[in-house]
Amino acid sequence: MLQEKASAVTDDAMTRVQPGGEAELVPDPSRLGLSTTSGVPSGNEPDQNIENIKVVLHERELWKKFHEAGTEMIITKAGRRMFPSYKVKVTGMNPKTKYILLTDIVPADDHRYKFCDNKWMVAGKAEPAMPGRLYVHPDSPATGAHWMRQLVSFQKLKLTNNHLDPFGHIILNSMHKYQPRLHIVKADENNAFGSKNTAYCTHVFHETAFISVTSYQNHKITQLKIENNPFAKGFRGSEEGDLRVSRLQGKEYPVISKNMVRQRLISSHGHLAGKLGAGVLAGHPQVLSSYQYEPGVPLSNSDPQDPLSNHFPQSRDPSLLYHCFKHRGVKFYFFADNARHLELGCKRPYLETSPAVSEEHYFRSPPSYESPLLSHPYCTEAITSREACMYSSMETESGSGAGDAEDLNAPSLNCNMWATVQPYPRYSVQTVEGVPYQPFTAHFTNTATVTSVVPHPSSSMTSRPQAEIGVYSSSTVQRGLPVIPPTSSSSSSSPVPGSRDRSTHQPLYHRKPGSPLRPHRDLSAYPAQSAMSIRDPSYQYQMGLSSAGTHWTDS
DNA sequence: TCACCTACCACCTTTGAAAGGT
DNA sequence: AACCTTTCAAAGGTGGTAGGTG
Repeated sequence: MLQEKASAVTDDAMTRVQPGGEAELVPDPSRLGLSTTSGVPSGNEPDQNIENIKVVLHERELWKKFHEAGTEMIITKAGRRMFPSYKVKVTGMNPKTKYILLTDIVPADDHRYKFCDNKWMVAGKAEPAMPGRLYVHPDSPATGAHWMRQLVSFQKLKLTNNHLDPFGHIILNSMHKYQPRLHIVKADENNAFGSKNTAYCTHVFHETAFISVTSYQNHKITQLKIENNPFAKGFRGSEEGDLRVSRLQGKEYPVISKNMVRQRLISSHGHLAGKLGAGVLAGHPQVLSSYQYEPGVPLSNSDPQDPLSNHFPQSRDPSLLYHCFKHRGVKFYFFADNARHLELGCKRPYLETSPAVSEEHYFRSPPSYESPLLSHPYCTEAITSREACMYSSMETESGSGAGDAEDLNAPSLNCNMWATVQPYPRYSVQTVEGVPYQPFTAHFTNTATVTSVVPHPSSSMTSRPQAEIGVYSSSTVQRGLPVIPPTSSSSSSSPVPGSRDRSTHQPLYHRKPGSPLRPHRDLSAYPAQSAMSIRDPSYQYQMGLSSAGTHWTDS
């Protein structure tokens, strides 16, 4: 559902559209597995091609403010919303075509951080990636007209550090850096992924990168949250606020005024910025490789000025990675419309599966955890019509066992259950080319059942500076590029020193309900997205079509 | 000892049903 | 009867904090 209601949000969003705010091509064509028999997105109308879709981050300026300070997102066991919330304005869709919008959050690198001396510093190697989950927009699937009518908000997406989370929240590790991504999938006439012409694109807004924490580390971030989040109004400045602060601290006197804090923070921020700019967070060549194994995108943009960007090399304007592609061999099963009326009860406690096969075999076993909980799928009837389930799957193009029909008949999953859904054979996805895919479980807020898969990132893609493009959209890209090579086990990310690589992420984890969390891979074993230097403008924006034979690239 | 996590708190916004008016 | 507006209580989202954990 579009969180933004009539409230002139649409207009507002439109006014916010700006070249720099559009998504950047993501050199990761193999994140979502979508089967397709043709190399070209289906569609009879010219503007129906998914590459024509443009996405602009809403409240980009606010995001930038946070980004400059080093965005932090609280994660709790019960789940915490993101703030700023992830909202986008989409344009360029075919008004009549149905699309599915979903997001996921992938590790930005393979480091663990600590906030020391008022700045974020690498504190070691990242912990195994959490189970990958997708948050499918509640309105999905919906027509392009619907999506373009107003802002598309993912504000109800919640983050948790509970590895056994049964609510479908996105699971993250504390003190790690992450990058949210937006995926737009074109649903076929039956609203089901899996159609041979399904295409999708991925958008990444680097300013939305953040470090997950269980309690705020940077006071500036705390202040920004308080000042901008309506729910934190109670902590806002003013003398009253100061009094509240003191009250909260059990003191009879103001501890410190917000203004004072603000000034102090400003000064400290300057210091921090300087430090960061100096490379406090930078200089982590692993950036490239780190992206390799994450089910995400090659988060590679970094701005030396940005605390978080130090790991997200971005040499250009607040870019966004925009990545469109079609992938063959992978299917997204989406039965939203058809499933809206279906009960989401626990018809299926969990999907049995062989972790070894689905994860290790299909997904190159990214490092992860075996969640004991997964073996005890949470099930509840308390699901709203707005909530649905989405879970990943893989399927060989040959239809390995699970036919579409069968999938279509598969019982819908309770949104509270999907989280525990494990790659079940029938829903599993396989790549025709043998490219490992990274399936995701998703939080599908619609009463729908979705099976998603995320293929390994293709290795080759071309890109170019947004600056040159002005407005980044797939339309600016040409097809016919890189064929996603089976990155599989190959490349160990060998980041290009000093480069702002946009290596693609390797799908890391695939959770199945009922399967315990367990390491899937050796982080170091993840293929690096070639040696492309992100610094090279030509690699700034990559996108493409997978093996389907159609690849998009800048012209 | 320390870094990190959890549960709880008071305050606030959001939401949606109920009541009332047109 | 249908629709719109207003009211209000419940639900849920905040950051702060004390205490717990490893």
